[in-house]
Amino acid sequence: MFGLADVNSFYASCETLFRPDLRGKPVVVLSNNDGCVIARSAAAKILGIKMGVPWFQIKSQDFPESVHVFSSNYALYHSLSQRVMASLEEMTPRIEQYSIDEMFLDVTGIGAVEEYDTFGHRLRAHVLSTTGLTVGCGLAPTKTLAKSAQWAGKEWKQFRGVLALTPENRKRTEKLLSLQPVEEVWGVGRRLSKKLATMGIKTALDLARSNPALIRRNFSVVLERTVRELNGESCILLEETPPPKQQIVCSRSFGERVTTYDAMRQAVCQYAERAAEKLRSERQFCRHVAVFVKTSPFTENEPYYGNVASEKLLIPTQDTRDIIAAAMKALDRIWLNGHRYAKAGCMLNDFTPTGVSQLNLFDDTQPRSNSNQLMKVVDGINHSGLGKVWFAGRGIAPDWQMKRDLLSPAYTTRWVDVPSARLC
DNA sequence: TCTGGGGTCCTAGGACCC
DNA sequence: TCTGGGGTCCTAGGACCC
Repeated sequence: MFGLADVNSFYASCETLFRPDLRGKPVVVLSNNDGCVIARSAAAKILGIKMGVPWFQIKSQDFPESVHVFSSNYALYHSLSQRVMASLEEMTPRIEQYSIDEMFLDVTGIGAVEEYDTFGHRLRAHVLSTTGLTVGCGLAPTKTLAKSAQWAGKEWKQFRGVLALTPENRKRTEKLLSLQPVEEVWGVGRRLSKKLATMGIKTALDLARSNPALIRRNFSVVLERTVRELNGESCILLEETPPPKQQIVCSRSFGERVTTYDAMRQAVCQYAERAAEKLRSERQFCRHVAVFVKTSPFTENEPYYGNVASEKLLIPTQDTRDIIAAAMKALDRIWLNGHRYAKAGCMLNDFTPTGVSQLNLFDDTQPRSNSNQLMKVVDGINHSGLGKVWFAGRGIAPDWQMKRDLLSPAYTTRWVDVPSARLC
């Protein structure tokens, strides 16, 4: 049996946690650069604010109640996510963090002791009392069904956020699936649901009852697994330790359009540096560095330009200097004057766990000496909390830096921002 | 003026090998 | 008329997730 715990309106709830004055009020959180709405409190949903709308399109709208808006504060969300994880772990030791606000739990055997629904409510109460955040919980014999249960728990108020589907009560499962539109099933997106609709498959139950072989022929093995999971056959296991990453991406939209080569070099340098840092924290080396640049796809009267170039490295590296150098070489191959660039990024691929390579035993190019020590020193300073060092190519406080005008304090990760309580 | 960021997996097709 | 069979590796593109 799997459990799925999901924090309600996670980012918006984080913003109200240390602001009791905002409880029950419309709160929205914006994407990086204060671009789109990516989280809404219940009250904001009632006002009709849709997920993903660009904020500039609705910010001057006349809402019946004032809307409280925040820039994304990932330091805060990440730290609260870890608190929720720790809280869940106290009740179910085997957990998989699936995303910043969702955790899969192994609840096998709980049913022998108490009803799964009862357990779900206890879990919810525990997380609320230890973190101040409310989770929804779905319990079922497969991950896909746990997702459906969680969806239903949110959809129908009478469940109070908790719903369990057991193999013994297949009737209840089928009832739920017959009410769930197929596009709400985990793993079925817009494209697939459109194609499924042409085959007469409209609900989760329709999908569960379709022939797995036919689904595999017409779609892929991925959707076949979904069909099996909906029928209670577990195909997707709990992954307690995340598998090593296969790709690292660092990319940002610019706060202001970038039009000069120098500014773009600074931006790409910064992204390469950040990507290298992530690579080292994964204890990996990479052999492939790619850079992309693009103009805004939304502006009319301006030709769109987007391009990507990559460099293969002879020796696997995790040294920021190698990665910046490769990124700069790649950038030079795709840079075009005369565009107003909106975004750029750096991607690392083709990882190995070590830097040495048999192939290059007789090669002239040898790894940099003391690379390891230097990177250790750099990372050590940057993690110390005492200060930062960086490569000069990144520049200092450039114009194109991401906009976050509505950022809340780092309540849980910076001493001066820790909220204080006053006795009256 | 203004529209996020970071991932995974699968498939098809081409290059190349024997 | 008629042009093998079997395999690997790589890449691009498409789908999905949060």
